[in-house]
Amino acid sequence: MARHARHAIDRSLHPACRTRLTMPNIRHALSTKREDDFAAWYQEVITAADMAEESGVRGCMVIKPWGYGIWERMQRLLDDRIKAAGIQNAYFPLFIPLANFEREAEHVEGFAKEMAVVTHHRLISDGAGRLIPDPAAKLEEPLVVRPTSETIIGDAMSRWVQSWRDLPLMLNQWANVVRWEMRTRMFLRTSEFLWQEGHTAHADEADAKAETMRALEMYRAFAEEQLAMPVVAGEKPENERFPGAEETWSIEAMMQDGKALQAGTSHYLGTSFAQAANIRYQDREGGQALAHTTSWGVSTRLVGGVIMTHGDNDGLIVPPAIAPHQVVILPMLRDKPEDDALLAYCAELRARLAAQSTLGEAVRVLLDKKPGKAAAKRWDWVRKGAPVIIEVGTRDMDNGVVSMLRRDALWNMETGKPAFQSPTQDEITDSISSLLEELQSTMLTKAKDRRDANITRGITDWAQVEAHFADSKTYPGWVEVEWCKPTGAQLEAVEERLKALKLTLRNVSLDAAPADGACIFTREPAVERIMVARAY
RNA sequence: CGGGGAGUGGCGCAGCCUGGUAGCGCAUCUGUUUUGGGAACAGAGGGUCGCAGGUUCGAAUCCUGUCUCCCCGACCA
Repeated sequence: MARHARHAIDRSLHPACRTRLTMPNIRHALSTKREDDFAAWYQEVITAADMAEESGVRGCMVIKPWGYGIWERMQRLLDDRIKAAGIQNAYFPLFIPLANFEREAEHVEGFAKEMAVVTHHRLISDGAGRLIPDPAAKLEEPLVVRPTSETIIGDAMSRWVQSWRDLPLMLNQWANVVRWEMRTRMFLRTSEFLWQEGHTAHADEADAKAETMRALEMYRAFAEEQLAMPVVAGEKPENERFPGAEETWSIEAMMQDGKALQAGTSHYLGTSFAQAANIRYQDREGGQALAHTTSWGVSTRLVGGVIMTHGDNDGLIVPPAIAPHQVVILPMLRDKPEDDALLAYCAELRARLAAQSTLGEAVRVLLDKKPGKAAAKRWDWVRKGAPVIIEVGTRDMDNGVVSMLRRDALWNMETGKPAFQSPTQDEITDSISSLLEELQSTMLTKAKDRRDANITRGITDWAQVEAHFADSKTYPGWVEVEWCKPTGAQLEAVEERLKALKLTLRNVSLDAAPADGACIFTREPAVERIMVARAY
């Protein structure tokens, strides 16, 4: 992890870390400190928490069980929300005929540069021990590995929609997609990634827009309630719109280095995709009408967002709602006869805890019987971010207690040692539900406080923005500014000015106050307030 | 895609300049002693040095190409 020396991070974003400088020497579980080199720290968390690794194929990662388990939890929880909204899961092909992309000019414009294309269907030996695509097996029409599925789902919709009675048609698929990105980062931007994409067709604009907003709100609630990741939900400016969309909405999360991460998007596509795919229906009057469509998605990028929202210098902290194991029990085994009694005690504890429920589900408890010293295994689970770690030795057993650590409050700041608590088995059984719920809400509160403290409002002229972001080595959060929502060349000029400060337009928050001043870029009367930030 | 850096046992690195068929720390395995807070000691196993060519009697080391990763930039849903 020592290949690089990069951004010094503004310490003001890490009050806890600054405090620790005056505290006893703590031997953290990671070698890279979050406040010293955020990019290197991020990578070390992924490795140390055993979440994923490079695959050797450009931009593609192997997601290991702990990382995938977190994604599976996200899938389960979000899938419940999707189904509760009356949307049905389906599955569409990985390969999309090239011609599909030729029907919507603006759409292909946005994706053409980064598509993987299949051109052959057979390999032959070149006679020198290598395999090459068989020239005789060239596809008549190349197939594109889906970067997103609007076009192919639109095809299906055009077949499935005949009458106004068929609408709305609301579908979702869990799938992998491929976008040939120039620069990749594990979880945040990979060539192949896993996601869910919702696609809906509606009879009219109002219904489609309502669905666009429903999906946005679903993501906001999911991010905050289950990922404990506060977000700003709002509309993206024109230049950040999905290719071909009429409106693009996003949830934006603030990472611990103050940069923004677009964590989910919801698009109102108007009738342009319906036009391209010919999604028409016969209305009540017997006439033909174009459907209005939407699409919305979140991806494995959310895992990266959770890391950068909750991780610390000891590794990941997984919010209980998405933790594959919420409680890990580590028996202090000694290869001696009393191990059996200890294991029995731990098994009983596991069963009692697992019989409890929290956050609407049974408590997920792992009894980690892997051979090895409990103290060594403890640090593995600290790095992985299991919310509650319980160690049990024979002395605990004899006293009917356990030794418990809260991952979000790991250290005793006075001694510099892990902050063990010793509840009785009854006490921990009775309190595990509320403990995990408290951990979940504490994590959200902490993240929300940090976000709110790092959004600056009230900046009225450009010089203040420049001063705010003057030091390119720090990320002083986001600023919300008033603007006149320029378009075309005027918007491009705004982008250029922002680019000089490595800034981007994020979104116009649904919660933003109405504009009442002048545009910070043009001095014309402002029409709304937009979030400006450095971004991933 | 442009600029820079890097690929050597599972992880982190040294060796490369000045070619002579690999070494360190952690991890792993075995044994002994320990045992309530990330154990100690001893021994052992594991790598043809990203890949492919080339130069050479001989290549981790020199040359060419290529792939992958990291940083900056461009790009980005």
